Amino acid sequence: MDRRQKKTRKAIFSAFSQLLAEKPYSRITVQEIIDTADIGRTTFYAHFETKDDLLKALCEELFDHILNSASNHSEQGLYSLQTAPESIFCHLLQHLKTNRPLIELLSGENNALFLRCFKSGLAELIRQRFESQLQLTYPKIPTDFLIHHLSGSFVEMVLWWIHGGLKQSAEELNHYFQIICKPLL
Amino acid sequence: MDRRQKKTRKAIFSAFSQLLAEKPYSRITVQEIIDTADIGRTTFYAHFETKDDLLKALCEELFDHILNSASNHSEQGLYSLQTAPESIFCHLLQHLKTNRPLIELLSGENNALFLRCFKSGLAELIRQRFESQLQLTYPKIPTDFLIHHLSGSFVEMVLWWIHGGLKQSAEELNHYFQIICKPLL
DNA sequence: ACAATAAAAGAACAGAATGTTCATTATCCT
DNA sequence: AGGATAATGAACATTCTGTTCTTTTATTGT
Repeated sequence: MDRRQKKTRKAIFSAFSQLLAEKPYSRITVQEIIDTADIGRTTFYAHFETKDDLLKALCEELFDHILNSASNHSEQGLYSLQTAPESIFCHLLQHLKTNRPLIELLSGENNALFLRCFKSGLAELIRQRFESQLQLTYPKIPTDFLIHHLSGSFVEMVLWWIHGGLKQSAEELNHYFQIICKPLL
Repeated sequence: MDRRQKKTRKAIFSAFSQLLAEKPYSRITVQEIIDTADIGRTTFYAHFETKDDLLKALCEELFDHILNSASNHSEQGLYSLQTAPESIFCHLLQHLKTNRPLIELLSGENNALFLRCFKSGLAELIRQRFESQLQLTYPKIPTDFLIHHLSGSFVEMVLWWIHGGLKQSAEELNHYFQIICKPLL
């Protein structure tokens, strides 16, 4: 990728993140992004078709990073998946807690797209790790549903955590999650 | 309230719902709502300040109805709260299944505001019914968190249900929910 | 039934955002 | 160094927004 492209792309992402921290997504205009990033109008449209397109790209970058990190972690110790603080979930929570930009975006007014990304990425992770286990424990319930429930519950818990001001430690929150999911995992 | 006002308000809601079924909220313009509702531009702005304002009003109307219905139902039989199909949750699911417009809105691209309404309304309902019970079962976990978890899980389940094409019966889904929440309720 | 009241309609407006085109300039890569 | 590629800036037609003002229509109380 051309150095200029990388530079522009970075400037756009940076401007967009900055604006997202200030106001809800719906109130941000392409014009503002252009002005903040200090690039030409044409340049923006050369990189992204629409504002939604940009948001999607940002989503993917952020969650790819954090979820891949969790995924790699879990492969290192297969036997510690379910015990705090080594569980994959606890690791995820710790990562999240130190990722300010991500927290900001998740707590923002217009976090719908982020949540979708987060949930679907997490669901994939859970499917890879726990599918067979879930199938055995509850043969009569669609595994699909259980995975959806777990990823949904986790993300909802994170939202509750963030809205409360991240008062609990990652370990404590992980403990809550263990209790909630006790019959499943 | 003036008969004309009621008529206009209804026309706006109707047009808006219709458009929401066709395209995501973000792609709907006030202009389109005006055209579809066949009202004057000024009239729209006399009723609602912005598009967001309208969405909020629609939300409240829809969920007030379904949640109040569930709330009343549960008061009739205090002993049947946890057993299918008389549980309050099952009743909610049955109501939902027959409410096409609501289903459409919940399954739409831009359902964030609806979900917020649904979740907060449901959380309130759960708090009223189960708060003390939850507190006794898990004294060490914030009740607030458990309520959030339950309402979140329920709504997520409904979303999964809808996206799958409402293939399961309300009773079946309620059964899933019981299993998921077994340790809590 | 008839004013007084209140709402809807319609036209017209300024301001702003969108998405595109095109010629020009700057930067990169080999 | 030179061809390729990206960024720029200006201009443009369209569309949407939110507001103002005047005219028309419907409702309510007496």
